[in-house]
Amino acid sequence: MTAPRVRFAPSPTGFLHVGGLRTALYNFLFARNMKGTFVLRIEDTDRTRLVEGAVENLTETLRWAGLDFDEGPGVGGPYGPYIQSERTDLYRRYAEELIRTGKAYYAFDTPEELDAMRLEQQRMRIPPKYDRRALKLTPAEVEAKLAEGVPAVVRMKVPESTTVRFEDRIRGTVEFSSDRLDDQVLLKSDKFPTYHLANVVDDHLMGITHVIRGEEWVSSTPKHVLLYQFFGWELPEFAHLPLLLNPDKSKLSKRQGDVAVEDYRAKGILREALINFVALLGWNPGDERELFSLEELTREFSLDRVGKSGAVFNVEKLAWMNTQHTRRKPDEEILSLAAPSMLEAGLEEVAPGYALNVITLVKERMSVPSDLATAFKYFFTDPEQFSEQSRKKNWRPETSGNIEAVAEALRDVDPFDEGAIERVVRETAERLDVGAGKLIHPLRLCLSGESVGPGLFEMMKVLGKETCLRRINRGVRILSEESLASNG
RNA sequence: GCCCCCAUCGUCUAGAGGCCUAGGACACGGGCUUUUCAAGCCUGUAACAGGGGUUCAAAUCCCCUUGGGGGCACCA
Repeated sequence: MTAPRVRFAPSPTGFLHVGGLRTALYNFLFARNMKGTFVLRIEDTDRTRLVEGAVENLTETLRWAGLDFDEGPGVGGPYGPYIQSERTDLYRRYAEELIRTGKAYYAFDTPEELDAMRLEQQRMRIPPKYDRRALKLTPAEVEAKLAEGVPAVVRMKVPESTTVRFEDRIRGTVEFSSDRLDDQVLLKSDKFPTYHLANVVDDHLMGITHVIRGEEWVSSTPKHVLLYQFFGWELPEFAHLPLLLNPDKSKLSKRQGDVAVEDYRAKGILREALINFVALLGWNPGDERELFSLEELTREFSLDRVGKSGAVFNVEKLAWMNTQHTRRKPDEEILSLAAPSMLEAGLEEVAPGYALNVITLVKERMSVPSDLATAFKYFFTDPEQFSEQSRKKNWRPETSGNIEAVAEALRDVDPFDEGAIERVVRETAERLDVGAGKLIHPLRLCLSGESVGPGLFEMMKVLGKETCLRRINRGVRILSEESLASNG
């Protein structure tokens, strides 16, 4: 068998939908796994919905996700151009061919006339379908209207009472009665093709062997099959992927959460996590593994293991996966991923070596790289606020004195490592005849402003003696004042 | 309304007639560990939509019902 050629054919709406990402991913994985070719084609035949910069945004997002395409806008290829608006005469030629061979016809109905027709059909309770009134026109009348420049569309002439059948790689044999099919418009009055024509023509011309796309296309596939037959072209294999769903099980859409890849990207979701997560929405390896790199997915992927039913896009599991992938990353990479949020948080002058020490310490409790600049900001700047809850719980009138005693003892610790720090803190507790917790919690509060965090002694080591002593001093001053104030 | 598709824990899913007392993961509950919170480890709750067949045997095959979804544009 020759190497397959597949394509991802989005229309440039301005952003990449996560459903589109999964479609692109499956196409990509299929192609890479089979040593085939992955093509990107832009379906921008609706001139009323043009979005500035959409193509750039799309390719950039795909690149971010790691889904490199072999042919497409920007990279070129032997079947270009890969943007449909640049191929319009092609579609016109094929539309004309269908007219010549009697597989399609001109129609001159105005939108108002079509609306009226549908209203009438609705009233009569019959399925909405073009009534072929244009077919009553004589060839001379058609010629005349064309010559006059009356706006015309080209409609496909669906044969009556035949069964249209196709094999779907995922769903098996799918059948439709042609009587159910409408005489679909192929060429609009602005001379641009509709999706159906452009898609079929391009898939054929570009040598696409497998059409892997969303389930929402199943019901228009018979029209496509008919077009292939009209042209006498070989049918590609179809694989219609199950839909991605909202929590309420409707087709994944905006309004019920984020659907744009860039939204998740902006939240600090790693490409690895998004890809991994979305890959498992409809596909699984057949065993119990869940964490995959793109390379591993490429090795394992098969259309045979794609399911049939829709999958809810479960943000919680995505978050878990992001935590997993974050932890698996080298510290250096986490640092560079966190860099933008560090800047945003005003942390410009951080020594990389120090930041790396922090990452090593807190990596296990990070879920996104940007946590470094938010949840763990206190490693880089003295705490701005102190947890009120912890202060109430752990700060007693005698605490100030105790903590000052610890600070005093800490002054001589050298080297300032966790073992030594712990020893000194515990000795001090014993000497003061208080439980270690009576010192540990207030210390944490002084040092980080928080009640929770990594182990105190490791944390102190990373912060360094000087910073610790400074923060303790400052903390005691602020916290005892606040306690005084709030106690009366 | 018409056409098509789908149906296992709340969610993602394993399961291709006996390995199923239905497995894993997320989430949730409990426990261990611990200076705290996470993590980790142990553990608990939780599903074959319903009804008929076929078969010695059905979550798995067939039919019906129900439920959910998708599509019915000069949008893709």
